[in-house]
Amino acid sequence: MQTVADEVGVSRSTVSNAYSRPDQLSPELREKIFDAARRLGYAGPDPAARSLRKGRVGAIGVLFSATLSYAFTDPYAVQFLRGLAETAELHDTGLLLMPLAEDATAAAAAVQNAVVDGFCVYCLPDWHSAQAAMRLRKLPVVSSERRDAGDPEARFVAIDEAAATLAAGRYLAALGHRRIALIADWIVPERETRPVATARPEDVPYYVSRERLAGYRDAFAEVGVEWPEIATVNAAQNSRAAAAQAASCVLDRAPRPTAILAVSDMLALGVLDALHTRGLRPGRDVSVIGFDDIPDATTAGLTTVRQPALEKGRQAGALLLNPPEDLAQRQVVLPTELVVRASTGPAPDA
Amino acid sequence: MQTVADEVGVSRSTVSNAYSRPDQLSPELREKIFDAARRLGYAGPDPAARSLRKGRVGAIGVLFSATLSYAFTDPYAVQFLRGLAETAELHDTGLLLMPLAEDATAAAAAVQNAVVDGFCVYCLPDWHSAQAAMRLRKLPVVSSERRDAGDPEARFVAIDEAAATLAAGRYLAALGHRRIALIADWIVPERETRPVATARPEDVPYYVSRERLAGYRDAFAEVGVEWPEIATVNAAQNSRAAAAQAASCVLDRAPRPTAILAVSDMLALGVLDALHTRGLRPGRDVSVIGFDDIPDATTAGLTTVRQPALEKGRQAGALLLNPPEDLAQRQVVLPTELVVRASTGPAPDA
DNA sequence: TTGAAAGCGATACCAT
DNA sequence: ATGGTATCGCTTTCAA
Repeated sequence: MQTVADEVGVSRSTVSNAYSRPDQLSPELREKIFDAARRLGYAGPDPAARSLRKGRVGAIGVLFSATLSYAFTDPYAVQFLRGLAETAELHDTGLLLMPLAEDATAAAAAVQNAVVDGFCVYCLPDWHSAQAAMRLRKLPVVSSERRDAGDPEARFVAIDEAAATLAAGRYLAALGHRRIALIADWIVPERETRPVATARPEDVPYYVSRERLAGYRDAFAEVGVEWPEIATVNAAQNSRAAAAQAASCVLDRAPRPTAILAVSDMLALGVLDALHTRGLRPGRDVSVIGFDDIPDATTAGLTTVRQPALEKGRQAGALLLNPPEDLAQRQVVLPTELVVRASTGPAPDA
Repeated sequence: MQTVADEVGVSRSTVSNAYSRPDQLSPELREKIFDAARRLGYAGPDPAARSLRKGRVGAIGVLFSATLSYAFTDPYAVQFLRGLAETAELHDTGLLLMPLAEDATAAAAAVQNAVVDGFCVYCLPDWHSAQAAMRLRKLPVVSSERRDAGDPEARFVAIDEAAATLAAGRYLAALGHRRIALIADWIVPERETRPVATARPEDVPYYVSRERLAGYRDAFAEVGVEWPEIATVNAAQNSRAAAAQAASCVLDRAPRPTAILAVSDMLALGVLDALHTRGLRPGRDVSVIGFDDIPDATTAGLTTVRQPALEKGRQAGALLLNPPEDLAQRQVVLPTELVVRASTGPAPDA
């Protein structure tokens, strides 16, 4: 096969330089090489070969536990990804989306074979086989959860989940709410919508739900409402429909809770749907609180905990692509804020 | 450095086989090799090296002209990607998201350096520098638009855009509508929301808008409404807000159009917003029609053209990862359907 | 400014 | 069932 180097009568190094280090050769020669390349249909250095040689791929793997469509259905996720993409673009890096199959072996294989420079873990349950597979790769990993904080090498950009719901819970407790229901996804690993009375927060396998539930537990414990008195319902997934169904489990039996607390706005909106169906008034008959502060929360008048999704994504990207020397600075905790709207109010029986 | 092969006392080929062709060696030896690997912290074959050797990367590049967040804000896009991801997963392939920068050079470079087995083009204007860069790579490309239909090698999964809006336009014409306004993004390359009176459909640089506008032009020409009589407004982007602003351009001057036709549901919803603001009744005072049939269209009672987004994505993936032998079968045109809801009705002055 | 040669880390093919 | 060897296509170092 006729190579560009042969055609021009130079060495392969020189052709390589023409593409990657223009300052290393004369402009005329460079042009001559490009000419020949065009003639021969050579498109420039092969990215795979270049990756092997340079040890850099130009892509980071984004791990999802869910299907793509769930991931992108949640505006919070979209904002996070957008921030990540912004930073990635600055570093000439693409995002390799890796929706992980249910099949643990397949998921681990996907992680093992991913052609990436690092991983961004987002919404991945602790028990997932991909977690272990990632560690093996010895690539940098950044998490959007406060994970392995004990490990000084761990990188994350997180929020203080438990503190956020502690504050939200105290606010509700102060309003007099004592009959409480919590709705979360992955309280149990099964994807079923049903009450899961026995679980303690510590038993919840999914970090985010675990922490947020713990915050609520602590808040209500302060006013004498113990954990077993609080109804907990597992949502099959982080969707409005699942949450509406979950809400049914507690709304359709007496005594009805005076407040329903969801670990995400998507879930909280579903709770509002369930109230609406029953002619119940949010903030009057039943208070509802969410988490994230997605745009629809404003429209719906949903009280919620705001977290900086976009900024989380941006900083996650930076932690991966341009990590600070100081290890401590690789563990970022961003602030949250309780945003009170119309969906919460004094407990009706207070 | 101590290699796994050395440690076990076998050749590199055998180690390779242990990972990639388990049937080629005894289970005991395989276990011994994995043991040694674990001890030495070897994570298995390096994906970059393997890609180079095998000539397969296990990823396809998804090209966007827009930012990630716009792409994922549109439910139509999300469905398409979901279908693509479904097929990709079946073939152990990831999706490399490539939001292309405005900067033409950077975009071309991104395409040149992407470590992928093929490209899926989605929502990329014809003039974009990435188009040419892709051709150079000589990788398979699938488009979600009926592109280069003359080229027998071209692969696409599309709909007949013009036929779809021709049908929709005829439906409106039959309802008596004669004063028409069209709203589309990229009627002109500039991202500005403003009337663009002079453009003929043929001049529109973005394929999708061009075709859809042409279909509407033909429909109304049939009832004697010529193109110059039809108001066309460019939307800065495919968003509700931009469309609401675009609608203002035609709603706030007399005589008001009796029908506003948008090339996407996102835009059409924005038009409904604008009507709502002015106390105008959709389907009575002003008829509105969209395109895509996203879920919100149902809720909003929006008349629209349904296209099979999920299926488009699925088949696009198949065309890339498992192409049929027969070239003709690589050019798929899926059906569309006019879905009539409450946002359209007889022209008020008819 | 240019060239020669040594890998990057794996796999395919052919022997044994 | 296992090993030897060539090779994938490039970049890098060092020498000319």
